[in-house]
Amino acid sequence: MLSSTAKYALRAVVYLAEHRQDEPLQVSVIADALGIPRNYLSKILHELARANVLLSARGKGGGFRIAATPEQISLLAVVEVFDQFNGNRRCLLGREECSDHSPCAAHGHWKTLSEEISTFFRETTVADLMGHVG
Amino acid sequence: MLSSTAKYALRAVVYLAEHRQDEPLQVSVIADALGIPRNYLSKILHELARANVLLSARGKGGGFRIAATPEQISLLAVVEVFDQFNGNRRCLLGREECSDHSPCAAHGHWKTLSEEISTFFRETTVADLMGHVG
DNA sequence: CTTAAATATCATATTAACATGAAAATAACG
DNA sequence: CGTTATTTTCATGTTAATATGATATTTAAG
Repeated sequence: MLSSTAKYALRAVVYLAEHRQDEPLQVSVIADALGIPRNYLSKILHELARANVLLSARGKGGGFRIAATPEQISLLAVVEVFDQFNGNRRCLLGREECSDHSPCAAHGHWKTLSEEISTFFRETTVADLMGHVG
Repeated sequence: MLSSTAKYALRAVVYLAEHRQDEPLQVSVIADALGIPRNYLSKILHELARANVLLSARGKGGGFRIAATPEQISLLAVVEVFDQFNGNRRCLLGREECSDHSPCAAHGHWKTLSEEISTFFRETTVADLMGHVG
């Protein structure tokens, strides 16, 4: 369902959300706590900062913080930085012909389901994952 | 959602289902019709035959046929040959702790959704995709 | 100004998915 | 038996995701 990069990102964001927000957390701390390769996580967190999901501070005393409250950060906001969640859900097989105006028997059911998946990621927030991901 | 290998497999099985079953169809024919790399499709069809989704016949006049009626072949039967549809849907993040007995706030909703996805692949058949995949 | 602690960046390695090409095995049929 | 059409198998190539390692840049603080 999610790439391992997106899972790393989600787990790191939840981990950040579970800590006091008045001081930033360092990549090494998060990487050690979650068992994620340090430099790889570094790049991931940097991308999340560029996407305004996190705030980064360089230099001594620096690190990462979440850029909003856990309730305000949807899973989609985190995941879409890494995984394409675009319209390729139109058809299960990714084909143009199997569109809404010429649906196969499975099309309607699949469309409903894929919309539910989208809704889940759009409406579930980081706060909903807190407490059980560390 | 599906690997491109699994999509190739599904499209090929649907294509086979749409043709007369009394004579086998050759890899080249299917590959040309669907724009799938020939030798790659060859390997895919071979694996489907080993999984008893297709029947294969070597030599002159050989090729592939579906091993049951389109109504009897679930999408799961085709897809599970290539993509792992196992219990990693338990938790969105693939973690053990986030299990049923100690759920996070998102767990119940995610579980429902992932069960719906499983049901879709288990109960939708090749017959439901016919007519719009060629 | 210097040092230490941190992120940012770049180059490279590893792995798995996807793909290609060629040779071997099989089967039908004259 | 020999030819031809086919799957099967094996060896290799390509690409993207994942990961590692080294260096540059930034900042706080003494």
